[in-house]
Amino acid sequence: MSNAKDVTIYDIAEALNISPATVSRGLKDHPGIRKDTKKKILEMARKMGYQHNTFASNLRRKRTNTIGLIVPRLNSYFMSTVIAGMEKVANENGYNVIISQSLESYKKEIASVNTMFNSRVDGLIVSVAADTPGGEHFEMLLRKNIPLIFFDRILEHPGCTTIVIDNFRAGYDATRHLLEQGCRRIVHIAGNLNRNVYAGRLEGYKHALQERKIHFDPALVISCNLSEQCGSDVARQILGMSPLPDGIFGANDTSVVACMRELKLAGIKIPEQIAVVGFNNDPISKVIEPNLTTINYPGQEMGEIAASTIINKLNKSGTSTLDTIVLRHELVIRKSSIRKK
Amino acid sequence: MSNAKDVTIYDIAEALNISPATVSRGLKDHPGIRKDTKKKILEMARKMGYQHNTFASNLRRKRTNTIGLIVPRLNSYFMSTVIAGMEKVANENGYNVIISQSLESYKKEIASVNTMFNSRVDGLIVSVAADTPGGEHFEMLLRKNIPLIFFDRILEHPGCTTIVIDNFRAGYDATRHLLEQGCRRIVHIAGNLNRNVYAGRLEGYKHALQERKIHFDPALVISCNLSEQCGSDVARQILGMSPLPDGIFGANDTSVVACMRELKLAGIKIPEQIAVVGFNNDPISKVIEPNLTTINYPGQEMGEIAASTIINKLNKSGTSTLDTIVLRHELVIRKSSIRKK
DNA sequence: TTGAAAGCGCTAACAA
DNA sequence: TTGTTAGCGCTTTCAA
Repeated sequence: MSNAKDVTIYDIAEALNISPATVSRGLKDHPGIRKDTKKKILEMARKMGYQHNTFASNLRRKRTNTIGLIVPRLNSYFMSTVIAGMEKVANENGYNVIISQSLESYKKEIASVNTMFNSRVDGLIVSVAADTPGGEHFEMLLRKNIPLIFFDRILEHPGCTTIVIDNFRAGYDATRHLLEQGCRRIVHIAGNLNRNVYAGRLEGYKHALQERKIHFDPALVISCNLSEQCGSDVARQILGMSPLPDGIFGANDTSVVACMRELKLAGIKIPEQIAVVGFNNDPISKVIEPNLTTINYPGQEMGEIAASTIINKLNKSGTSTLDTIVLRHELVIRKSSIRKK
Repeated sequence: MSNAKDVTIYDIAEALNISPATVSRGLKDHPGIRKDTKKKILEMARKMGYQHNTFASNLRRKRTNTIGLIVPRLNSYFMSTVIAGMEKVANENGYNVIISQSLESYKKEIASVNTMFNSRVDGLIVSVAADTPGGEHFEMLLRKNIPLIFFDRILEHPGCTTIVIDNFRAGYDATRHLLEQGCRRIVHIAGNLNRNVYAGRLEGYKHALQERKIHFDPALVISCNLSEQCGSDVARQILGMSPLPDGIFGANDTSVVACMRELKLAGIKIPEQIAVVGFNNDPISKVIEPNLTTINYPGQEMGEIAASTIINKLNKSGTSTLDTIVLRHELVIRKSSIRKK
């Protein structure tokens, strides 16, 4: 598309009557180049409007200093904080991050992996789509020894570090809290149970019930895509239940908030009739009334750790023993779940 | 990082006893290549684990099929919808989008422009950071005839198409609505007034007042970064005003919602004592109580139009006459502002 | 401290 | 329909 021809290191070399090799060195922090030569080169480069050609450089070096990131969606607070953390660490270490969303589709995820692979990312960080059945589409990376890291929604894949919270424990904590508030019939809004995060939260829920010798009723577990729409749908289902449940634990805040709205419209008192706990500590949890009890979960930190882990692998290039990194979570108790003093 | 050597078109050519050029053609939809030759090539490529080398290709073609996108932040609903629209159109046309956030910092914006420029994006789409003073850092793109498009937070730059809504009119609509509800002392929470979007909304606000012969009181305009924090701060300022204002029009929903929360805590009745209008139609506006009246604003469409406009420029490569595209907005009236039947 | 030269993998003009 | 060939711009090895 460009009209004006690009200025290359050859042009600079010619103008300065030195060799392209020297120019190349001068443009970098190459050791063993005279200070004034370097200065001369830098000046001329600016003067001539030189623009580094990343492609030529990457082609030659077989390295891109780029980390790929594939996530289901960009539109959550959690994901923004993850990305912020990743970019921070990556940039500090001279890496760029290229981002792609799978929009929860396995097909798009495959396409993204291919694009990233063809763009020769040095490493790839992934949180998988809802319907991704397995990890075959990542095989090509591993065959080339390109480090692959999963976070949050992970796949068990030999040789890949994974970064998660203890979803089982978090689900347990949330449910136990509801039980302590006197709930006995707790609806669980679950995500796709093929995903570790949602399966873990459900297991934690079950375990808490079991601990209190409360019968697990599969009819109280509603699995959906955790969208707003789904939250509203769940609310309607709940309103049709008899007796009504006395608690709700949802696997994300978005759906829970939508559900609460609908229940409130129907005249249900929260937390008196139904106590509610969400997941994610999305800003929305402090807006809904009553404010939502939820699980807080360190997005920024997850991003930072993912980035630094992959950069470590890139530098050391030795096989690290680190396999699973578990970050802490915490139950943030707000009014939506408090029934006892 | 890769251990196993990459398979190239030469390897395929050798294995098949044909020329690399033919392989290159076979891998694409090149007209004038025999069907069975193509099939043979594709098969061998798969069998050998061939991976297209984007760098070599880009270097050779001097074209990347990549569109750069620089935005202040990724963490808003509006931005997610914009990006979704852009990626949709871009992908349909064989382009990739690479995304970068300026985090509202001019310095980071410059760095992003440079990175994108060095990555030889075919075109660049930008919504500028809060403190960007001017457009000099985009000059290099224009000098190379790389199409540049601004959306939402634009800069007036000759030769750049801009995509906006009529912020003046939207500000006017919002304010006029409050006036019609009987408000007379309306606080305006404004963003950085160097940005067209916020300046326009403020002007619209002023114009609506003037139309009703209401004196414009600069003390009622509070300019800030429109964060949650800022919304809370504004609430405290408002609580110190005497007499209290009877309306609030804020330039985004985030700050307005935070402000409402604080006011409610202080016992202010909304909309009875203070009627409130926000901007963006963020999902949060339907969660806060009372639900927030706000300006709806077509993010997805803005993204789609931005992408298709830039792709058009890329293809036609003729100078288009389109200069400014204005999308419609609408006032979504909810309970936070209704005082009259 | 600098230079010469080869080659990263691909594409396209031209020729056959 | 296919092949030959040059070269995109850069980095790096080896030599000076």
